[in-house]
Amino acid sequence: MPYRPTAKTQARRTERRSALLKTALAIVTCEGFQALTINRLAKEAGIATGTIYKYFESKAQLCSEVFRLATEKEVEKVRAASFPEQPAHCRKRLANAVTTFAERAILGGRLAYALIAEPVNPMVEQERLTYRRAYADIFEQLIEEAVTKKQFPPQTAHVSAAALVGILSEALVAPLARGIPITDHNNLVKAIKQFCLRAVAG
Amino acid sequence: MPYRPTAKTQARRTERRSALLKTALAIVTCEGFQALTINRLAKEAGIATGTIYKYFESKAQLCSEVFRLATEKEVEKVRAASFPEQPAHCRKRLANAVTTFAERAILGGRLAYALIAEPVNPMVEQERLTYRRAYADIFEQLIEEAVTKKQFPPQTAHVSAAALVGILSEALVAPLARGIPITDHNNLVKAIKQFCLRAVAG
DNA sequence: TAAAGAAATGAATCAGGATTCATACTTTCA
DNA sequence: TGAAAGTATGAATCCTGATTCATTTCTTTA
Repeated sequence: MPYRPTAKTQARRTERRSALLKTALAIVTCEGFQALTINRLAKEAGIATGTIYKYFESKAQLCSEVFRLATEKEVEKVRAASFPEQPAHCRKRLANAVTTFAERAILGGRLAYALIAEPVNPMVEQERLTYRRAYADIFEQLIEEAVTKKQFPPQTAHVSAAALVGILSEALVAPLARGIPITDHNNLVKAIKQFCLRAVAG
Repeated sequence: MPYRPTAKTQARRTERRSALLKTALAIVTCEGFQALTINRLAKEAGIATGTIYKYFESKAQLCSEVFRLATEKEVEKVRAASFPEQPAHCRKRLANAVTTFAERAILGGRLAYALIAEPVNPMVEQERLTYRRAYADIFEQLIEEAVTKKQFPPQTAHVSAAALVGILSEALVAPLARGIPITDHNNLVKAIKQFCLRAVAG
């Protein structure tokens, strides 16, 4: 009974899968989810259309994974800024978290737009929800801690957290969506930071 | 040379067009843009598929008009709250504007979600951009006035305005998008209002 | 090397809607 | 009333991509 998958083939399989994800992410980074089709991905990866389906259940699943791949690192950075090793005043931590998000989004450019605002099909939208939720959870935890410590004024933490996500999305991406390039990064980030601090930390 | 359209037929035409819009809006209100198809609209309106195209260039145009129809009144209400007949302190005006938006969105329910957050095709997304922009413009004008009058602290008005739009969208619609019905209207609106006032009016 | 299971191939198929168009019906007015 | 022009019909067509699957190509092991 010859041939069963071996470590070597398994490895190749795994590798190819992540190569596919990387290629897909590259497409999304340059041209958004709208440009990510199975045919295009296959062509760019140099394999046949049908082969994609050996690696991914469906396009929906592929998109979700691409979204997560693009997102995980970002969320981690914001979490790290919000809950640093070194103890710090909550106000400072919030400022860092917001700045981290904003600066990375601006550097990300087209990708940030794809993740935050590009019109996408429902399955990707679902993933986006999860992503926003991840940020909101971080902010909520931070705000609750700060309110308990009397560092922030009393407020409804989950509303404030959602609001912060909204602020960041809209203030950063509205210009991108309108095709206005962000020219003055520093001032924009500063304005957003100040707004968030006033809103949450009083 | 018999028959040219007459006032009567013109009137019927106009009437039927707006009836179509109303029917389309009803569909969107109940089930979102995703449910608005030409076939369905035709069936509900009791006319043939092709006839729709006698009244609307394309589905894109139809959607845009539906969006506008749903939106115009809302924007007007917020504008009226922001710039009332009776002079009022800017803080109060902002509070009213925000409350107006929030309460109407909550009452709107499914429609609010469709207008603010439902995944839609690019043409509707374009209209949505215009809609957000309309709110942002109102807020921006109000904030600028308030800053000039020293009623609000100095800030970058257009960033604050975009941020307000973001807050309202996310704080109101994030729960809806997750399918969580909003149970405690009053507290939610209050929390949002307080957040906005802290953020903008200090 | 041969047999057998795994993987890859890519043209064909499917799906969901928008859009078209040849045909039939209405309205106007001489 | 009948010819001319406008309007409505809805089945057929088109479009865009995702998804399938019969066939071919690899890999492995006896």
